[in-house]
Amino acid sequence: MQVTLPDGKALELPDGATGLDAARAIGPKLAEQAVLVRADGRVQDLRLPLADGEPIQILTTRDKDDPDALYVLRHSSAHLLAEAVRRLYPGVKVAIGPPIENGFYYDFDFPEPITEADLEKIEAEVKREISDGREWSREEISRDDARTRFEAEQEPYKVELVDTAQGDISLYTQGDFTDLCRGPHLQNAKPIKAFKLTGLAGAYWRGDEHNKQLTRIYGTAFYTQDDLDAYLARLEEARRRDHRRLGVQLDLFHLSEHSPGSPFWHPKGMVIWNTLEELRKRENRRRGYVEVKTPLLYDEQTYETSGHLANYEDNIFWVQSHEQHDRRFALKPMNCPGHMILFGSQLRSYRELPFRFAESSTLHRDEITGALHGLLRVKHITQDDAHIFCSREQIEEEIFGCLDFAYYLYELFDLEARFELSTRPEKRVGTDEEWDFTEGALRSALERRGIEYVVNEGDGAFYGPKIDLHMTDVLGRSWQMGTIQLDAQMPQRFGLTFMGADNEEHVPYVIHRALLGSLERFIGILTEHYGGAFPFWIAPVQVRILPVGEDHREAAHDLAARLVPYRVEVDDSAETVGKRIRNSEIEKIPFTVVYGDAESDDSLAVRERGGGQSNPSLSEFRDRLATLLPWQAGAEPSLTS
RNA sequence: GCCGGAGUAGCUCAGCUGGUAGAGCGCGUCCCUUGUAAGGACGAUGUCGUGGGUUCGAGUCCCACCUCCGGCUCCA
Repeated sequence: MQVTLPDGKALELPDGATGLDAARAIGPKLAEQAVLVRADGRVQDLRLPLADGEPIQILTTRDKDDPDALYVLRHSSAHLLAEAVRRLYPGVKVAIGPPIENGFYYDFDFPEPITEADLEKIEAEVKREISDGREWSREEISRDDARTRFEAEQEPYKVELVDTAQGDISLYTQGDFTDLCRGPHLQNAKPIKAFKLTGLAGAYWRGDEHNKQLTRIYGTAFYTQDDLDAYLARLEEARRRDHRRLGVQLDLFHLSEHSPGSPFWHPKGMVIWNTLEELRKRENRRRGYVEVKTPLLYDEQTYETSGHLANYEDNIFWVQSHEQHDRRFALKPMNCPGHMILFGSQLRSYRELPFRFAESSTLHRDEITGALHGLLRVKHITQDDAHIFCSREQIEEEIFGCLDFAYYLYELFDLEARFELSTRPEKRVGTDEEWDFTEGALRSALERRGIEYVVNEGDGAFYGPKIDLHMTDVLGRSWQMGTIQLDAQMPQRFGLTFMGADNEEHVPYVIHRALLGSLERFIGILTEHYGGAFPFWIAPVQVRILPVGEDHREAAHDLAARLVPYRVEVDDSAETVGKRIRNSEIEKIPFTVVYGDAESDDSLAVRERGGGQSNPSLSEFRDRLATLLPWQAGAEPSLTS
C-alpha cells in the first residue's frame, strides 16, 4: 500500500502499516518525536493501521501549538493523573478523564474527600511518573472481556461505560493503570514537559445532578515549560480584564450582601446604563416598536396560566399581601405574561398586526446561590425585552427584523456573537406539530439569512424554540446574551385572538425577543470586551481637563463649559500634572486636555488614551469628538431585508 | 442546591504554633504651583463577615449561618 505525505510525495508501506510505521519509514528522529497521525483529515493513534491511498501527516512534539497535538498530550496526562490517584488513594474509583480546552480533567469517586492540599502531593506523583518514564500500549478487546476486567478491578463507573459504549472497545495501559479509552495517546510520557494541576471541583456523574457527585481534578499540560508559563500569564492578564475587578476600579457598580445578586449602580456605571437605554429606545422607535409598561407584581393565577408556575416556582420571588392572605403575588421573572394581558385587553384586528411591545423593566429571579456571578448572572435582571404579536404569515419577516436588529447592535459594539438554535425540551407544552412548525420557522430564517449556527438540542423554552446569541467572557465561559423565541403556546394559554380579514378569530403568534439580553450581563461583557477602555460614546467621562496651575483653573472650567454636552470633568486637584495624567490613564478616560500658559482656543494640548498627543483648535477638537458618536455617523443596519 | 476554597482599613493584601491588629495605594490636613503615567511632610483608618462555643484570654481553635471565588447542576 501507499500513503501520501504533506509534501505530495508517495510513501510505500507494507499492508497494515501503522502511523508509527510510516514515521519510522521516514526517519528514526521523526518516529521518536511523533505524537499522532492525521490521516485523511481524521486524528488517529500512531498504533492504528493506515488505509491505502490516504494522505497522512505525522504530528510531532514540534507541533506544540497544534490543537490536536495538545489534545493528545493532555489526554495522556489525564491518564497519568488517574494512575497517580489510584496509587495514592486506595479504594478510589475512576470515572472519566477527557482533554478539554486548555487542559484536561479526571473525575474520581474518593472514599474520603480530598482538599486542595492533596493536589500538591498528586502533582508530585505524576511528575515522578513522567520522569520515571511511562509508555502507552493499546489493545482491543470484546465488550464482555472489558466488563469482566473492570469488574475484577472494582471499577463500577468503567463497567457502566463499557455497557453504554458505542463501537469497539479499546484499552490503553501505562504503568499499572489500564483505562477504557478511545484514544489516541502518546507513545510515552517524554513529550510532557510541563504538567500542572489547576483545580478541584465537584461534578455529577454523567452531568446529572440526580447522580452521585464525584470529585473532579483539573489540570493542564504543555510541550514546553515556556508554553505553560505563557498560559498562566494569559490567565493573569484575563483576570485584569474581569468586569468584577474593573467594575470596582472604574467605580461603575458594586455588589453587596444586603441584596445578593443585585448590582448597585454608581454614577459612572449609570452613564453606561443610560447610554444603552437611549440606544434601545431610539432603535426600537426606528423599527416600529412601541414602548409599554406592565406591573412588577402579579397574582399566582397569572403564572398558573402562563405555565411558569409549573416550571419555575422555586425561582420566583413570592410576595405576601397584607390583606389577602390566601392570594400569593410574585415579582415578575419575565415580561411575557404582562404583555399577553396587555394584548388581550382590547379587541385586536389583523390590520393592526404586528404589535411590537417593547419594555425594559426590572425582573427578579431567585437564582440558586452557586449560579450567581458578578453582573453576568444576577437576581435583578433588566432585559431590553419586546414581544411581537403577529400572524403566521408575518413570522418570517419579523424574525428577519430581529436578526437584522441584533446584527446592527452587536456590530455597533464590535462584538461577535455565536448563534445557537435551541430546540424542544423534554418538559414542554404544545403539540409536536406546533413545535415542528416553530422550530422550522427559526431554522429557515437563520438559513435564509446565511447565519452560521449550532443546534442546541432540547434547550428551548418550555413554550417554544429559540435563537440564542452567545458571547464568551474573559474566563472563557459562554453566556447567553440575546434571544429570539417563537411561541405558539402563550397566546393560546391566555386566550388571545385577533379578528382576521375573514371575519374569524385567529390566535396570534408571539416572538419573544431581547437582543442585548440583560443590561446587567451586557455591561459586564462590554466591560471585559473593552478591558474597561470604553469607546468615546460610552465612556462615563469623555474628556478630562487638567489646569496646569492655579492660574489656569478658570480657563479650564470655561473650556469645560464650552464642551457641553460632552461628559467633561476638570481635575484641579493639588497634584502634579504627571500624577493627574496617570490618574486619567488609569481611569481609561478617552481624552485628557492639559491647559496652561501655552494653550488657547486655537491650540489645545490633547492627549488620547494610551498616549497619542495633538494640538487641535477647540473647533477641530469638537469636530473630532462629533465623529465618534455612532448615531451622528448615521449607522444603518448592515443586513437589510 | 452540590464539591473545594476564601472573608482583616474604601482597594490589594500581611498577621508564625491563641496574648484585644499592620503595609502599600486611596483618603484628610499642610507645604510645593505643577507640562504628558506616581512631588513632599504629617494624620485618621477597622464590630478582623454574622451569631454561638472552648479558653484566664480568640483575627487565630470548634459549630452554625451569610456572602464571595473556582467548578458541577440550573438559567423562562
